[in-house]
Amino acid sequence: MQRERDNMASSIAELIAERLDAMPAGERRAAQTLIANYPLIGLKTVADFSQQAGVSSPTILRFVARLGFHNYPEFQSALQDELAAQLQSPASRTLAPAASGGGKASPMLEATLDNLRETFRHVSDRQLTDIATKLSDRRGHMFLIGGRFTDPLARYMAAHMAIIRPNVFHLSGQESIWRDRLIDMGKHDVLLIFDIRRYQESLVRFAEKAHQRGVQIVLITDQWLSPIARFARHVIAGRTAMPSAWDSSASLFVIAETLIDAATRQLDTEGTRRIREMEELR
Amino acid sequence: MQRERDNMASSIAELIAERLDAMPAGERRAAQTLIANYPLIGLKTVADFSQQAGVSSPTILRFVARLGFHNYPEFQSALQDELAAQLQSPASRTLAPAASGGGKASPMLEATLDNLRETFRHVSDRQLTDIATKLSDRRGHMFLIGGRFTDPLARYMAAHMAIIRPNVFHLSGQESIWRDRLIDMGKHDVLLIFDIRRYQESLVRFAEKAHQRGVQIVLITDQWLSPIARFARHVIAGRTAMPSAWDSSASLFVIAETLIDAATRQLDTEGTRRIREMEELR
DNA sequence: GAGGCGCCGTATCATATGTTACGTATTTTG
DNA sequence: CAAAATACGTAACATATGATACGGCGCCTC
Repeated sequence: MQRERDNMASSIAELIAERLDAMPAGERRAAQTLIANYPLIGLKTVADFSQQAGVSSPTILRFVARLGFHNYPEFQSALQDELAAQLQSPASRTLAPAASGGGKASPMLEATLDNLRETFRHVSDRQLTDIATKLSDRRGHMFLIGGRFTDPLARYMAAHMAIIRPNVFHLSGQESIWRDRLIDMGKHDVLLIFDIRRYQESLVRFAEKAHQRGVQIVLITDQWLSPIARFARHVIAGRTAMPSAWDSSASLFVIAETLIDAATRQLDTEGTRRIREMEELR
Repeated sequence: MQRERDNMASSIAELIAERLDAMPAGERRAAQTLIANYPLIGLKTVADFSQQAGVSSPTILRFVARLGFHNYPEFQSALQDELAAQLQSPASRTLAPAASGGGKASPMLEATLDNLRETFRHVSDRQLTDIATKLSDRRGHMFLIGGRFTDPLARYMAAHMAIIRPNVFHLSGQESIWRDRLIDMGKHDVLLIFDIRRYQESLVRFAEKAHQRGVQIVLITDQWLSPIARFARHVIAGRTAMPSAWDSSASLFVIAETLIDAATRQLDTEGTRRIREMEELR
């Protein structure tokens, strides 16, 4: 069982990452599908593997040959050995392979996970339900808007909400454009705002005017609370601090997805009917 | 793939434990060896299995037949499925639920955390570094685009990248608009694409044409890999499965933030100088 | 633009692998 | 204790599976 790769790579995944650059297109595709479904796809037959990767069988074999294995079964044995080691020491799987450096996983990931846990610790189910109910109210209109970095979150949420209910509008473009839409907003409508520091003056002004017209405001902000909180009916504060030059909006993003899910469940039959109907229109 | 065991046993290990008593001596040895080396010995060949158990091949086959499988490959598939389920949700192994206050946390949150951990388990530091290097190359242009639901992610990333380096363009609007921009793209440029299922034809076509022009493509997709992977120089696959009507893009979002951070670090002094400069302009 | 090189897929081949038939050994039962 | 039934292994068989030879195609070089 001698291998001709005297390499330092401890896992096959690392070995692949190292040599990924030196690979031709087809084999790289094989490598990528293996990584994406690691390692189980490698335990199936060559035919299965090749089909999943969208290349031919010989390409798969050339791929494993390039990794230094003499034949396919030897490659599979190596994968199994690796799996066996993982399964036997459950502790190792937490720190597992990815990080080649100090052994600890990406600090970015860790910080994000912490932020998510901390964010949801402060959000009650009741709160989510209430907001979802408001967002599911098809009688009024729903408007979404965000700040410099968070506007994409508003877009993301709008794209989903527009599918499960009518009258969803994302406010984009020049400030003057959405300011003019205030004329159409009333007490039956809901305005969902994403705003993290540094809070934009224009958004605050907009929120205040909408509030004066009786619009129900849902604010998703950071833990320091945008001044818009003053006018908001519901406020959710996500954690955004990171060991980075930037703040993270990941927790806001997950909140958005959670609200989308909750609203979808509330609309239930009505919502899924719209989804089906819309799919047929495509 | 219907099995004739209408049994309630959820895992094959349980199934074996149930029927262990009713088995003849040889098959019992087979069963015990399988349990002792669960489940890897079952993924090897019948010959390996039989030798390890000290019985003959037919005994192994009779054993799996008794478990209700029609043939050996079907048995192996079942084992692999089980293994896949285990590997995909690392948290589910710890059967101990939420230590804090009796209440169970949001399943949405749990699924998201799992997805994130699993995503980063398949992404190497090396890969992130390589991509960040490419994104930090100020000589060429950087283009970003996304699909129906992922375009906001492209926008989010573009908003940040545009601050730390010049010539960042988010491709939005009509297909014809960004298709025309192909004319400006060359081998020094990089195109970052977000694409999750169901994959859009228009994006694939666009990626192919860009690839033909020598543009370096970075693809951020789901674990089933967009067909664009065929043309991509770098591929990162995030987990998107959720206990919801929708897939989640949260892992893709965090990947985006990680790349932003990595690129920022690489540009370092140059990047922070631009940030300061830009702040002064506001 | 012509020639050379490397990559990749089709088709074919060799064989490892699962499957089955059958005879012997072992246990069970009257 | 005898006879039947079940269990188990040996050996032959069929086929799924990995390996290879070959030709076309695109890409780079000169």
